[in-house]
Amino acid sequence: MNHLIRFKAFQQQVTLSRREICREVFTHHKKNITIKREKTLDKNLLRIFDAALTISNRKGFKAMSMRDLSRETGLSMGGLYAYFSGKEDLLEMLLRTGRTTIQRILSAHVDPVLHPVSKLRVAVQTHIFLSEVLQPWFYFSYMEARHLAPAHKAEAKAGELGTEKLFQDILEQGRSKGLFEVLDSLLTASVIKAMVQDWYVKRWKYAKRNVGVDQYASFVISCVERLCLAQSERQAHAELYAGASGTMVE
Amino acid sequence: MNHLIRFKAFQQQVTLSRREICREVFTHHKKNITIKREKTLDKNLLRIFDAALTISNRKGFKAMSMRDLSRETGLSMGGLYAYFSGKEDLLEMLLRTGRTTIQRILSAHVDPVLHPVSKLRVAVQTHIFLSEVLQPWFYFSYMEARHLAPAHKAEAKAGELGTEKLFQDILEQGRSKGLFEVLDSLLTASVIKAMVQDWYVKRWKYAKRNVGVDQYASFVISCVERLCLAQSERQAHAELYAGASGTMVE
DNA sequence: GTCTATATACGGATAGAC
DNA sequence: GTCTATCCGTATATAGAC
Repeated sequence: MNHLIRFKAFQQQVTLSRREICREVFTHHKKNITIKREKTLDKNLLRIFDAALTISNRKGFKAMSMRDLSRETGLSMGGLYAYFSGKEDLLEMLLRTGRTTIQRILSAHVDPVLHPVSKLRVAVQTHIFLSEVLQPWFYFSYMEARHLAPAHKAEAKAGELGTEKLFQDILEQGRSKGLFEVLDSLLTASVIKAMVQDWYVKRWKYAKRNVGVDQYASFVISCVERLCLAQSERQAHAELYAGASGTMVE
Repeated sequence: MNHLIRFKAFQQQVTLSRREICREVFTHHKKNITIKREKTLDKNLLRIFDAALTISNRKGFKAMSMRDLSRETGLSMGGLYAYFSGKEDLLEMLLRTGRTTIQRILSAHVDPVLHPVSKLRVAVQTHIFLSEVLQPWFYFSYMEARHLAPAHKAEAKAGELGTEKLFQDILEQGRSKGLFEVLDSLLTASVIKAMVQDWYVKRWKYAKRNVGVDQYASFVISCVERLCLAQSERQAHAELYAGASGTMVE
């Protein structure tokens, strides 16, 4: 059984969850939010997020002024402070929201898959596809997490190590069943993560080269399998990535 | 013949080149530098670089104020402007200097090696070792290049693509000789670069885990060879990385 | 709930003394 | 060549009108 799907199909499953994002924000930041009506809150919060990510990903969060944000959202400077208590609070809000959303969707896709070989593929593919759907969030998190206050930075690092642990666990599970051959599951998980991250960090590069997300995902999967699969398994799966550099069967 | 060395030996070869760095800066930025005496220039320029990298890598270049820089260097605010015309000029200076220095040293180590298999290993190892010696420069370049003005950003991107081309050329050279088996040399070069970069971008992670630079370099080399080497070559080299997760023969 | 106007601080850059 | 003192723009945040 092959759990891999194409990006288009994946996209249709996850784009809807924006409402859920707002609920998540509210539970963690209600003390700094003075807006009462839920409908107003949701609408403007999403505008603020969109605008903040757009501007920050262009010029950096620190360089984004409240005037920029006011102009881009259509809200006044004073009005913005009804949604967060200050820039630092906004930064934390954006990073926490991104982190929890990503983890939630990732788990939802990966957890149900049981066989280590499939699970590894699904984890890699879902991570890449998700980073495509939520590209601004991923890029922002990657670039701005280091500017958090120490306490919140620790949470961000824990999240980072968490997704790495996800890969590591799959590798060890597969190794114990004789499916994988890895020297060091922790370092292997690290390089898998590095390959996966390159997609959203260096997006300009792949755009320039006309490398699409389906192609990149299947390429990384082929690399990962070449790195991890035991000899016997590699031959069994060989035909799946042998010639197909651009496509992956559904 | 094995061209790989340990990090300690590598370090002794390259730490000296700080003077050369200053000469490089001067040729590109003399129009903005009012200092005449070479000795004063060199001494203070290096102080400024050290300080700017330290502060920026902690809080970001944008967040570093001239007052911060003044305090850290011991120079006055006014005095600083004898070495560069403004913050933007300083940013450009730091990035250009890092880029050219890195390329110079990388070429010096990689170019003399002719056999593709050795060349690939040396390229990977040198890149990782160099990023260890010049860690603040690499990290700064990685994080701040996006804040350059468009014209200079193009140069930075070109540099990035240049080192990737270095890997790609080695791969194609080796492929044409039947030493490597790679589906897509460009994408393979990309993921190699991603693995190499993880060392200096996520340094905190490896420090926490007590993974040293020799260990990381040899691990990445083993991954790269597993990804690239043709079946025949892989068996020939198997003993070099089979059990040794931490060391690489000199 | 959202706006305009403003308080207050901090930023980069420079003028002019030594 | 380097320092001190200062200019002036822009930043965040808030007070109070509507």
